[in-house]
Amino acid sequence: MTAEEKIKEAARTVFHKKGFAATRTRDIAEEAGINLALLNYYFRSKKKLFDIIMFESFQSFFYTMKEVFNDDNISLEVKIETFVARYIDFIVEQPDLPIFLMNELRNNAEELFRRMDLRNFFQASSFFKQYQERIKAGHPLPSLLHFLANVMGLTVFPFITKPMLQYVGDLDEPDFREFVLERKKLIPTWIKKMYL
Amino acid sequence: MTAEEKIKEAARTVFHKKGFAATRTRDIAEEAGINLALLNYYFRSKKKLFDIIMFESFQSFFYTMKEVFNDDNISLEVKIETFVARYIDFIVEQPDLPIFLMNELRNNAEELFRRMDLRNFFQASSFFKQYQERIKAGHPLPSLLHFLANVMGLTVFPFITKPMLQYVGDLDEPDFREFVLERKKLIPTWIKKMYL
DNA sequence: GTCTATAAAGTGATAGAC
DNA sequence: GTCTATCACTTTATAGAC
Repeated sequence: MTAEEKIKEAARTVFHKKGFAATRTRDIAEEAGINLALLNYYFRSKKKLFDIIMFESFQSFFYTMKEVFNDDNISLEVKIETFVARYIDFIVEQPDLPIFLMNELRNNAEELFRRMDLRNFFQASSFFKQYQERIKAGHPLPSLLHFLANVMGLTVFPFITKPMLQYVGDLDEPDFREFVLERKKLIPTWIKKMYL
Repeated sequence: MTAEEKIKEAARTVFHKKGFAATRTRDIAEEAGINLALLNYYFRSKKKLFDIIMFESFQSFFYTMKEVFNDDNISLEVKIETFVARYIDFIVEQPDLPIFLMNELRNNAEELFRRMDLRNFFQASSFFKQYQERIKAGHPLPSLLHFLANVMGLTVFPFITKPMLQYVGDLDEPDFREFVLERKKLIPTWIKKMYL
């Protein structure tokens, strides 16, 4: 593993955990086990390094969605099931990611969305087409935006309020893990019932 | 309005918008229109001022929940309706609050929860008792924690992903406001259907 | 490429005059 | 209580030796 890779890896860890402002370049150098000067040698500045991490993190967060939502071979129901299950698995492995993104998107949002062509992706997706067809066929579905907010809210929100849920429910780490994994099966059934 | 009040008000605004680490005491002084030295004169340190804001913000976030969940005169259904409607109105007025709290709770969570006696509040609430009775009566409700995560997720999550929803749906500020206000009626109907 | 030393700027906090 | 001036320290970033 080269010094450059070590720095990026460490930057991801520390930025995800503490956010941009609370992270010191020294924290990253220490986490990476490299000399502080190398950070600027490879990445010029804290901000440039952060922008790389931010873009890649956001991209990874939407990678699953892109893949599932654009698979023409599966129905709307299976899309939701697959999306929820894969998302929960993904966030279990990267628990700091949702809060990091929600938080840092306060500053970086629009440029990043444009760069990833987010609006066009949704409107051109297999998911979008299937959804429109259902509505035309007379299904009482809510607007796509409500639907998206609901699926993502049910899936992601427990990770964002993890400290609160853990405290209220008196859950240790394995308990919490079990709690969110249960939701892989529960959320799709809830979604179906919501729109009967 | 005294200088002390001006500082607190300004601190709330700036901390909510940028978080603890990204906020400079000079930002607060400027927002308050007071001299920088007065901040330390009244509040000793940035951290002490922050702790006050954090506690009050968290308290205000749960004030509505406490009030509604402990009202013995209303049914479970009306509790949910009231809670959702009042919460959405509350956050519309304080749009920076959810992300601020979720973000800063990464550091301050457990002490704050203990201080507010959060676990005991839930377990002693009218809401909790009604929920347990329903389960005993044979209703197929999920565990209370799933239920809480669902209601709060559906209610709060759209505010946390506001930038993304606005971009994807091409919504300006009034559009977004309308979008979340619609949910005051939609969420209770969804919740009911989920647990039929 | 990697290190040490240090410049340059930012930031929290206080002393002391009024 | 409120101000100006400034200290003490942190933090990003770079110069220059190896």
